[in-house]
Amino acid sequence: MALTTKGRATRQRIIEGAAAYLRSDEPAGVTLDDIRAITGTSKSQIFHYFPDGKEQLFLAVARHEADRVLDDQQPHLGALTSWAAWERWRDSVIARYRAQGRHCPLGTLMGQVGSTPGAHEVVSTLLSQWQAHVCKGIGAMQAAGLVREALDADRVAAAFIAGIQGGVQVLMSTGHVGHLEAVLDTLLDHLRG
Amino acid sequence: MALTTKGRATRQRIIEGAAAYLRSDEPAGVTLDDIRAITGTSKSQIFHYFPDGKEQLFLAVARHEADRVLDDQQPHLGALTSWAAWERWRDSVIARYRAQGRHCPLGTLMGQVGSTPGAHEVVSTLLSQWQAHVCKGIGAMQAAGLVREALDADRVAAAFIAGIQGGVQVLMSTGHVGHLEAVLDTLLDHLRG
DNA sequence: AGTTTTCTGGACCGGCGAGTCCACTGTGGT
DNA sequence: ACCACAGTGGACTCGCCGGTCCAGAAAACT
Repeated sequence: MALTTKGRATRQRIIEGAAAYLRSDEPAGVTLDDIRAITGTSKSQIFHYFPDGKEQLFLAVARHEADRVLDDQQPHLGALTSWAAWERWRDSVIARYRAQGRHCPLGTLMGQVGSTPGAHEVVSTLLSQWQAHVCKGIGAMQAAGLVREALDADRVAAAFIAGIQGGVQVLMSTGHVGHLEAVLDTLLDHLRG
Repeated sequence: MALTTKGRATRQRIIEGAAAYLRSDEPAGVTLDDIRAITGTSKSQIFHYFPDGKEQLFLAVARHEADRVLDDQQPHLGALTSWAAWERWRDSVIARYRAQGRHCPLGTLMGQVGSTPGAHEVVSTLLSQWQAHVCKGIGAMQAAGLVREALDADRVAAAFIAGIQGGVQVLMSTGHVGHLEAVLDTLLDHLRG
């Protein structure tokens, strides 16, 4: 499929419009017609740019949102080299999800695309990148003598990832950020030893 | 609605059949017709016993499954009074979710019923009961002098709940239990101080 | 037995939503 | 100017699925 300048713009407009829609207004089920209306396009355009239909489009949106997740934690996530930096990161994570509230764009997307290989790939990629950043941060703290060497950096990084995921999930179910704060603070305490 | 003995049996058969179906074979979308086929009932029976339709039925199944979640952790969860008991509990949680694999009955249900008040109530109830058990266990350990008093029991219990949720979520996305093990072990380490 | 209420089967309806099709319009190259 | 192909609009198809309806079987009650 050869895209012209105009074509690329339209394709991008569809993805970003869909993403914005999900962020603002999470409906349980998102239909192609919703996206069509929001982005001011027609059915044929959607299938023109995403020949494989719904799944392909949703995966594109999911990848777009996955990038946002990590971007929103920068620059903190990329430089976890002091306790202050960890605190700032903690705050940015909580702020991000507090703002997002009960809407979870990625969650909705995954709910719709379900358990296709593509969906797993998007999630796995996101989580492993995320974990790698945290792990690197722990390593940096150990190198600086701020965290004890005995700690298994990768294991604790995995715990952070799981904790954040769970905290966010509880936030979406109950509307409270308490669990997310609790798990982050507890794990930070553990790092401090 | 007055139910006869036969009626109660049928109603129960529908709930348990649906639950078993979800446990064994998680399809992305569960339809009333699936349940009808699985349980050997007819459309009219479903609406006879669940006049409000899909949502009411799914919530009933969800409550049924939520009970199972806590039951499956017993008797360990109810008596977290020694390190050995905590280890057994840890193992039972991991075993349960390892066996469940990528299928999450509750997750599927919640995905379908979406964000109705009833769905939130089921999840909130489950999580708060779960957390209360863990919190009580931490309290018992503190009373026995096995865990330092300075620890905020409720906060750490919240961290456990969030961690388990996240670990299970990662398990469902990637198929690996590593994150669940990591977060449980890390938090247990933290308890040990 | 007779009557009332519950239980069951299954045909039917109506809407929704993914995906198709075709005619038409732009746009970029030669 | 022309032409080939990308871009666009929107009507249409078709299957799925939640929900309705009614007629008949089976209990329960008196």
